[in-house]
Amino acid sequence: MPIVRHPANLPADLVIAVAVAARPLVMVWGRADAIAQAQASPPQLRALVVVGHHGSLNLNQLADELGVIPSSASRLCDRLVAAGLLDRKVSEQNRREVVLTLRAEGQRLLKTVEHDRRDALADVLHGMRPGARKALLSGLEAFAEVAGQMAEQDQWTA
Amino acid sequence: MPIVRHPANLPADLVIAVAVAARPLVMVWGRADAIAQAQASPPQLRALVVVGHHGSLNLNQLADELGVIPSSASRLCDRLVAAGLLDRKVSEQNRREVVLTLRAEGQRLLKTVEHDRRDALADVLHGMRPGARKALLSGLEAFAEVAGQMAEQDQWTA
DNA sequence: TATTGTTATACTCTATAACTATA
DNA sequence: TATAGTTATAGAGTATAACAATA
Repeated sequence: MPIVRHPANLPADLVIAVAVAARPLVMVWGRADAIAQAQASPPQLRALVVVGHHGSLNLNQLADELGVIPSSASRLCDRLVAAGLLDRKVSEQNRREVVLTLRAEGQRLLKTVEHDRRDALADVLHGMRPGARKALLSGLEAFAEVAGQMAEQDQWTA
Repeated sequence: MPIVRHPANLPADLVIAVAVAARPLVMVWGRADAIAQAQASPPQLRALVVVGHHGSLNLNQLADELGVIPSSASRLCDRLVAAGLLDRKVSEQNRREVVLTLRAEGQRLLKTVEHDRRDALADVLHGMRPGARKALLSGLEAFAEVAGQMAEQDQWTA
């Protein structure tokens, strides 16, 4: 069940308006992933993002972050290794663990996705008035700050 | 290759800032889908959204909108019908076609997702200052308008 | 003959359960 | 014995190719 953090109600209209207005942004955001799908499936791409973010991690950590069980993550890694995107080695410290890192090709793919995403966003931003761009950026930043605070809180409570 | 619509360059910093700031919004947006995953897989949910949006369509139309081939869409429908979420009947007008419509259960699921999405957004919006909320909304609406115009253009050019 | 769907087959993603190897 | 991964098996999602039914 969701925790209600702010008892005071917002006008439902505002929430609905934001939900409606946010959809195109979310769609544009997803375009880069659609393009990258030619090189790696969505689950594979998510795994690469997680590994890239950590630099190096073991299989259970990866499975945790992906929200899948280790078995599924192991199979996913099989294919990423076979595709030359991921490196999987036995850990020196603990020979039960594996060390997962990105290969150069995997890093390159992530860069491409990020670049494509910015291109897709820039394509729309170009067509906006400077004032609207400013409003969007400041609004998104405020949203991000609150969402970040809430995520932190959840770490303590969870 | 992406079409460059606005030769004049934006400051790269602005695009990067938007890309960074937009991520939490995209993540919050996706929460509702993660919850709904217990009732229907992501592809199934996407299919339900398309059918719900059209009210009624045939298999090729569904496949087109999902970006999959008819064969895949047919199998997807098999499972949605089996799950009691979708109705598939032979068309009266053209007995080659099928008519896909949502069952009550499918409609209910879509409502739930939409509601959960608004809840997740409202949760963050509550924590924002009124001015920031206004900026976010107006910025998103401006973005949506430009994105919409570009999508229209693409229909003519494609 | 062209259009609309479905079926056969194969590969990816995922979970459950059973297993191996290391600590 | 507990922990870290892998493998066997099975169902979902997808594409390619072959097929059936209708127009």
